[in-house]
Amino acid sequence: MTHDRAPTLDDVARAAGVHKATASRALNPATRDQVRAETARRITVAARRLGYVPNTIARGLRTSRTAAVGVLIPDLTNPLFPPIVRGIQDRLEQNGYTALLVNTDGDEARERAEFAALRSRRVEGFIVATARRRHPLLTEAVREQISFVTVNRSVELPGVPAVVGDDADGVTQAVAHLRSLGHTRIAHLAGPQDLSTGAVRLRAFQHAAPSSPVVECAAYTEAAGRTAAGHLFEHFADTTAIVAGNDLIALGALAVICARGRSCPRDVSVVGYNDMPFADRFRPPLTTVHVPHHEMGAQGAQLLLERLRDPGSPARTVLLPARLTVRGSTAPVR
Amino acid sequence: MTHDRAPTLDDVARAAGVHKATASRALNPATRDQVRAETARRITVAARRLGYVPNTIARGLRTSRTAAVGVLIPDLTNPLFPPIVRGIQDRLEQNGYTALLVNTDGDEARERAEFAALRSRRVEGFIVATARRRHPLLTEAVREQISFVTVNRSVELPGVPAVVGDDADGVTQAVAHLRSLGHTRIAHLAGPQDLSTGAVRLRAFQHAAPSSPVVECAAYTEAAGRTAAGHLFEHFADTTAIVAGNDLIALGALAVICARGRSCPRDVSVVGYNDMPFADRFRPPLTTVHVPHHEMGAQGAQLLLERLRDPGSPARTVLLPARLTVRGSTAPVR
DNA sequence: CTGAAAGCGCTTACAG
DNA sequence: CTGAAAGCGCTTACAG
Repeated sequence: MTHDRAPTLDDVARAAGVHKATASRALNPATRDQVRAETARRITVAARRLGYVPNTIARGLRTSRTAAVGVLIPDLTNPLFPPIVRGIQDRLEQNGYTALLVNTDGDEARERAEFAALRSRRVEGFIVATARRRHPLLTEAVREQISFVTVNRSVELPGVPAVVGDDADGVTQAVAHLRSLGHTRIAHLAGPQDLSTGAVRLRAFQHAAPSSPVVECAAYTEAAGRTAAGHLFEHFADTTAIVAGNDLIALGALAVICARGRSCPRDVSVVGYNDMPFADRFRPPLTTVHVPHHEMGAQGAQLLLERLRDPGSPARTVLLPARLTVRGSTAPVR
Repeated sequence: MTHDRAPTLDDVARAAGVHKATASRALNPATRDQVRAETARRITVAARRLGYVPNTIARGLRTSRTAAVGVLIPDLTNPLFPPIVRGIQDRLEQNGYTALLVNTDGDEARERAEFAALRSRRVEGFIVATARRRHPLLTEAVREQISFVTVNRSVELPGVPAVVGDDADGVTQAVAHLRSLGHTRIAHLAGPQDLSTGAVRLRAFQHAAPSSPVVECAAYTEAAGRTAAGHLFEHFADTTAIVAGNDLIALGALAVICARGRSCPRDVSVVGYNDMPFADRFRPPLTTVHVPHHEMGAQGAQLLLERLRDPGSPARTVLLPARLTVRGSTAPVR
């Protein structure tokens, strides 16, 4: 990166008139007290003067501790993930760790390739936001004793730490809210059932509103929400309220309601899920279940860090509270 | 990460009955033809059987090529940056590189610390989305011949490659659009003037609408936009159109317009800048200048990659086209 | 308290 | 075409 080779520990040692082993000890806070204070000071000064930057790569090779973890997400441009990633980064950084972030776009082959690339960079563990309920790659990872935790979604595998939102409670709150507004014809636009969030939210909906219409969306996207909402209104035209699998699906539903010449919340109320950024600025402002995404990321990082420190510790699952946030997309039934 | 030590090149070599140097050559596509085809095959099979994953760290130490670059952004949860980062990641990945992403939160000390940490991880160069017009850290980086490019914003330093939007043209389009709607009392809520985007957009505005009101915002945030819009209406209550420094500032202006009992676009038209995700779903849907952020990131990565390949190549600046996107927040003057 | 030596897992000029 | 050796920049048990 620079023309004249970056200074090494040996350069510093020579400048301070000591052996590089001593320089190493002086510069590492954990071993600094093994060297005479005056010597240590001389070394520190020399290091600063030369602009010495320790080579983390070399240290990692020697100690096999890279202070890096891999983070798998579906797609950074999905508004759900930036706050989660930020939470991960913040907590990791507090502990001197770095995140290596990759997008899988929901593509299994791509995920495998990225996973291998991250392993070749010797990350110490993984934070996985791409978990599916059945997940061959993660099954193998467990078998190979690779440290990882999942966030937002969980995998149906014992012994995997996870941080998830209390989706069952969130959906229950959403249904109760709609009921309190007088709605009785409530439908669910369910998320993909191969994801834990999709399955848990659907089950909670069925429990809260037995024998109500359900249409499954192919993905957590606006387009999928639009398709599903189309089907819903074809078969259940008298629906007055929708619990959407997430905010993007809700956006799709909103578009369909509008396209059919009806209005939200006057004719149909809609509740989203996640409280994505700027959901309060939408037209109409979206009533939705808030999930603490930054906290989710931070706790996920915390769990992994604990795992790395003590691989034998029991796998914890952290359930984060969901909170219904009432805005303009829900109103009393007419 | 696993209990039984991960297999090394030496393990593979032994399994295949060759020297590790030969195994190295066989497994590296660039040197594979230096070894007899049959031998190479045997080695490949052994590698796969053992589940060998090359140690990028060790390779990096030996070759001093880490295939990693540092990416500096203000804050990942600012909706401007995910598409830029995604563009960077995508292009980098195509070239076998990885991005190490850090947030600075606009804090200079933090930026310095992160920069040093990234250097200690021996990134080969930097993609900087945090550039200020005067930027001591970047000035030093130039002096130390560190490879870097800026994206979105530029630094007033010669020889630094940059990818920026055509902000002057974007603002010119915005003003022309408002003029065509009959507006004559047009104001600018300018971005921070220590950033190139803030300065360029302001200059273009002053050129397009000489002696029109301008209020500078302290930051590219909704809160700053609210404050600035408050000042604007205090002094220029008859303003009928606003060109906002960016979409977040526009959102602040919208809130103030509403709070003053007036309505957008009926009483005041507002044009944003950036076309942030979901700007079309806002109330009202935001007329704004679209900037190709994914492309911006991709080109930034491309520029850096070229720089790394040929450090002597001249510093290019790429100007990406801006395109006014008319939606619901602008209307004919009453 | 400090030094000398070994070694982390690779790659690559140098021999043969 | 393959092997033996050196070395990338560190850390750390082992001596002294």
